[in-house]
Amino acid sequence: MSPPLSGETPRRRPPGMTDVARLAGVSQKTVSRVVNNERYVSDEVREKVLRAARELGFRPNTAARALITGRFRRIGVVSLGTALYGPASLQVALERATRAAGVSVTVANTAEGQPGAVAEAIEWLLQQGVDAVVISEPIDEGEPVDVDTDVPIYSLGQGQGLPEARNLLPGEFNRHASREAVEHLLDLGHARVRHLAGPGKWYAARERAQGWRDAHEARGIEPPPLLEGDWSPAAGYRAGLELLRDPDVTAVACANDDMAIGLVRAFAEAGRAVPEQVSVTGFDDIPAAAYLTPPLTTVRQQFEADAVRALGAVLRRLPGAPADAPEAEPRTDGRARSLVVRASTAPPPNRLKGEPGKDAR
Amino acid sequence: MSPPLSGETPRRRPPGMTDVARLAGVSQKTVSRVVNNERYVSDEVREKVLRAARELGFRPNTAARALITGRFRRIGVVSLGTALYGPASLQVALERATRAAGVSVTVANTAEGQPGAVAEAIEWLLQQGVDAVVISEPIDEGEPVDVDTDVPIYSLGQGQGLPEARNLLPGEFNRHASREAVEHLLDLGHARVRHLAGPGKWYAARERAQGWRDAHEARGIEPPPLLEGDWSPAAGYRAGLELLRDPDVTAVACANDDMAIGLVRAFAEAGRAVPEQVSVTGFDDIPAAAYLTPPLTTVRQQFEADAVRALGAVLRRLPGAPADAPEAEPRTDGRARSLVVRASTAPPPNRLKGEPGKDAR
DNA sequence: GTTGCACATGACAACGTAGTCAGAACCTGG
DNA sequence: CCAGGTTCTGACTACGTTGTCATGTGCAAC
Repeated sequence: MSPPLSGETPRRRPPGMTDVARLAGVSQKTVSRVVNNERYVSDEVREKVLRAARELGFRPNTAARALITGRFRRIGVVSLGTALYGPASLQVALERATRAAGVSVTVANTAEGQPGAVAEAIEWLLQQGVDAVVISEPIDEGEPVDVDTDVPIYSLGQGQGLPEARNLLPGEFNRHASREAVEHLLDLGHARVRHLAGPGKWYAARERAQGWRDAHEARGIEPPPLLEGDWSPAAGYRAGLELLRDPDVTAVACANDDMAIGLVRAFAEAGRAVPEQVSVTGFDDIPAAAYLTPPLTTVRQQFEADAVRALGAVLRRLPGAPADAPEAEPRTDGRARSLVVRASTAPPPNRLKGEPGKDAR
Repeated sequence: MSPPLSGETPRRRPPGMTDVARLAGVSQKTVSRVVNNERYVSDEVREKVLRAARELGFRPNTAARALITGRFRRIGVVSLGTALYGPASLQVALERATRAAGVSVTVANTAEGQPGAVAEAIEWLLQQGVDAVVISEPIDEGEPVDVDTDVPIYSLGQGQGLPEARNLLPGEFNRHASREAVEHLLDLGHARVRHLAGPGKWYAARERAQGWRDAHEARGIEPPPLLEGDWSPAAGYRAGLELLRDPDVTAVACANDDMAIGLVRAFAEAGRAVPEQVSVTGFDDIPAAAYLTPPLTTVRQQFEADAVRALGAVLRRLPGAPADAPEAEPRTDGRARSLVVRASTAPPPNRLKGEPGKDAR
């Protein structure tokens, strides 16, 4: 059969287990058993039921099932409603991992910048009926998320005022990877590295900024002033204009690739060549990063792996878990190397020949 | 109250209308009326009920509601599971427009490249219970989508074997905008324009290719051979290498910005300057487009507006529409100008001075 | 004072499924 | 042969809500 003739058809009642049961000559309960793959159904009956179900185009009614079981086999994902590469990748990865487990995903984007937008999005999801909520890009709205519900709320990163156990991803990755990028620059011989951070309310932005501080402090260097942008290329461009006024800047670590793009552009327009005069790093490794002019040194993220690992924890707790399940999952160390060195970084201009710092490690 | 102590709590039964009714001293049916904003409830009772509901933290059970009404107030969106800027933007816009109407969105990403993946995703959504399905990026899998259901299936673009009425967006936009970009190049004096298309199975890619052909044919020019990529910068780079072997190439129109980035890179590495020796256009106007080297001439898409308009049609038909509702909605002409001219396009190298073609129109 | 209608509320059934329990059919071992 | 289990099946009910219908109340028109 194909789609119906018109959009406004009365839409007849879809077949239910009762219809299948009648056709197969068994009880509704038996159909239920077959559909749910329960034990104690003879192969013969199972076959008969499946045939009947196929013939009628039967699809179990999830509403009825959810009503009686009290569980929806659906999770809610709160996303920030941007088409940013990182969040978008994460969301796709989340859906994949989830569907594989027979769980569906309902998304809710937060209204940008609105205070309480996250709580609002969570409330919306709870009203839709979900077994768990995952906050995809945790941000700090000032007050902790506080919703009256028994539905577990998780966060893909630190913060949100949730108990630590609800943090599905180690914050260390951002911090450590960011530090690694900065150390790469310091190793090249740069005296200090400027940092163009993401919005301060994003925990991911804070962690990357902290990694940048770590790198300096580990060498006893006072970190220079921090710049902040909103992840956009435009913000990177503005930050670039700002930095151009300081002739001493030789290296900038950006909190994402998009801002790095804008920043590089500002330098290019001003005739400050990258990487000859100024080195720039990004974060994310967007697909275009390798093809920019110059190709961008950046940090690769592992969204797919992160999502799978994170969701493992969520899904395991859905069905009414064994309570003594192995709480401590592998949690990959978060310190895996992931810096991708390309052509946007080089030794600073004044140290001309030789490769100082290369042996500094 | 805050989240519960532990993830594995027994999760007590959430309050229902019966509980609210008991507390408010009315019947359960009256609670239902208040919750659904029905007429014929005295202000006094309404107040009492709302207070009780608030006190108990009552949230209506959508499963029970869906069970009896047969409608879920939820739509399914089939997405291609890429973090591409276009699709990601569309998805965000869809969710926004939908939530504003009190309808939630469940996403299903197709398994890349698998035949029948779209039908599979639709089937999954139908099993979850949705009132309509929207295919976000229509592609041609060879055989038309054919699912046995009364749930309406729409497509954000031509194709998919669905009846024309199910096409929510005019294909003209892609075709016309692409033509416009090519005409811009021809007007600059380029003799012919190469085209780096998206995958042939994407209808959007076909439409953009057609627009490119249109532009040539309108001037009686035989369009040169078509190149095809997979939307990725890497594909653009490979196409660039290919084109480098032809010294006569002076202009390339790419079907999206990412491929344009890769292509520009290939030319840059080979010393063929953009735009001095070769002009390049993109499509989408990703945020980074204005900050690339050189800034990219491209076509701006209006995802938000498209999504709102498209969903208007879907949502209007959900509740059991008036049947004689104004079927013909504005359908903005799809020919709105949207070319954003930046620095990646210029007259061809051999015609040095003067600006030929500028008056060709 | 009765009729009629708008307003306000509640009792009851129904939606399609899964849980509970009972019972039938069939074994196995004594 | 029966006791006691395992396998298989169905009748009945509950889940939390909305739809239907009945009932009651107040007020205006006759």
